[in-house]
Amino acid sequence: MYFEIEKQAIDALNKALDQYDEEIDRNFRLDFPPDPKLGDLASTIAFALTKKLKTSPNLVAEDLVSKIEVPEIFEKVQNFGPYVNFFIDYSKFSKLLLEKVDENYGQLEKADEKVVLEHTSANPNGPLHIGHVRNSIFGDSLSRLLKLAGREVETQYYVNDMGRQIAIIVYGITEMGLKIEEQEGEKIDEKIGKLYFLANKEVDENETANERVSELIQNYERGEDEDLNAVFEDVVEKCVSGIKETLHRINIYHDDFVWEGTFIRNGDVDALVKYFEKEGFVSHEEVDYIDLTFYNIEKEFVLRRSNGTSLYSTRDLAYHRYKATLGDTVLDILGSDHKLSSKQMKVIFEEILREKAPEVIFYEFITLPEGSMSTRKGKFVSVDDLVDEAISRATKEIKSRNPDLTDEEIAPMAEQIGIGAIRFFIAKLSPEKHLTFKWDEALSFERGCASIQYAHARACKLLNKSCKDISTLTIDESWIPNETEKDLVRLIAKFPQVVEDCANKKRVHNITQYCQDLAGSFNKFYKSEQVIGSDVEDTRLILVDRAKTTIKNALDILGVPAPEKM
RNA sequence: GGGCUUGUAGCCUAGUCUGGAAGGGCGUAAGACUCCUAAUCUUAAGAUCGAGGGUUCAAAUCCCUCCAAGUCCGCCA
Repeated sequence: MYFEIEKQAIDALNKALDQYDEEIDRNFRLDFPPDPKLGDLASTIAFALTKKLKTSPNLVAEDLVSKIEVPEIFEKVQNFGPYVNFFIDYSKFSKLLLEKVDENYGQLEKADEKVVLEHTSANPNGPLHIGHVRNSIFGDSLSRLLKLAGREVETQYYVNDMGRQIAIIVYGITEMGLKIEEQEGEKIDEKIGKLYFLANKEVDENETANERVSELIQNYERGEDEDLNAVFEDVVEKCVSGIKETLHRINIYHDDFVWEGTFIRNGDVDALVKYFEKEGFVSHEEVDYIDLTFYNIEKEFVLRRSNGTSLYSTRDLAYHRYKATLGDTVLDILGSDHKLSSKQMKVIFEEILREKAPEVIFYEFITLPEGSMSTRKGKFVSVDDLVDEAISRATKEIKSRNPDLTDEEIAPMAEQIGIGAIRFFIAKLSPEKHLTFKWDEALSFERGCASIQYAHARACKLLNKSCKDISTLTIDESWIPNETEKDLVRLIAKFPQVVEDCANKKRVHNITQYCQDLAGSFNKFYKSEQVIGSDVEDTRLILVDRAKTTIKNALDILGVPAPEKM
């Protein structure tokens, strides 16, 4: 709705500007004033005009206001010092808005763009931990956001089946006689993590074990030993299945899982290296590498180990070329430790292959108060533990608030609230901030996600209680919204704008702020206005229904469930 | 040593791209359920936007210098 309104305001401003004999840059947009008392849309155009007219900005703004023909949807235009502010006529605007909001509210027009979004892609050498989950939650939320903003999105998980880590696990199985099923842990990925930890210790301390791992890598890459292939594939398959289970618990589903081995087996990696060779980009010392110092990158890009096996980075190049064939934009979510290698990839794509480089969004790490996490050292908090703890805390919380509920009634609610708390907590921070994980901060139920879910549940309860079919109700013609109603209408109206803004910036944390503002506004309305039994009951029920829909759609971007009861 | 990121009330944080009226939340203090669920709401106090300089009518935002924290600089991924 704001799109149309803003356009009308800009048109009116432009018409007023036409009356001056000055050249002004007409490519401007409007802002939201800091306080609703100052209006709904604001322009700073008076500053630009002041420069030409050589008077004070306040006088220019005043003069400008007198020249503006106020469009019908606005009540008035007024200047506050140098700012020219538009006030929406809420008795007209609210009706238009509320009639427009349906279950697809926020869905923007189809954009002609397909995004291939890779996220999570954690090594299948153990369970997902809370360091990885920032990637997953950000990636999944972004994919939901982009879809809502009209893009087509395909999400991929890149499965590292050829890495040294997996070879170490295989060493543990084939040479140390360890069995996955006999390890500690409830889930298969947890057991594999334990096995990895044990095997890794052996490899660290024992030089021949280390050499044996290198041989395993060579043999698997050659791919001729079918028994060995089966062991590798079994480990990876099992670990990925455990990881998937965890992801599903927090509402994350990938469209595709692509194994990196694919690009060895289908010859893409070989072809790529041959191409670099043919074009004269490869230097030879003990290893084959590409010298990037010309592009201001000191670190060389190694193509193959001295024993001839490929490296992650080379296989990754092949993978990214494949992804480029699937869509218009290739987008990766990566930890900031990948910054240098991403820069290398960018240069190789743009300068050597002459192809469009993938777009990358980086995030900083989550560390524990006692230091950074490590699957290798077995030092981490797993996502499964996090989810379990969140659900258990939510259960306790629900019990204390609703002592009458049975365990069967509590369980689904606890899950929705626990998972919401986790996803919201991770999503609300901008990705470039470091985060030290603390249980109490991550799983707080007051003023966090739960209060937003609570607003949704309240709305549901209210609508149920009215026993009316909302779709048959109409807005009262004489209704003039009061301040709390206006505020709620304003926030509902902002939603599509928020979606567009966040999608363009590819940032999801502003959605959490919006959810909080919207829920806050609804709670305020709920507190101060009687709905059932008021003389504008039907109108208010419609408002409640639209607020409910908007909260639900906004939470859905974050993958946070919207409970009907809590 | 070099590169990148971060620094905004006691604490966490938005805003930095695109300069224009410092926004949330926690915590603190005071208050609100005989009335659709108090996981709520109201009010208050709390910020020389890391430091210094520059550009500008205007700087948290742009430029320069410095300080602090994190991170990368593997034939790991």
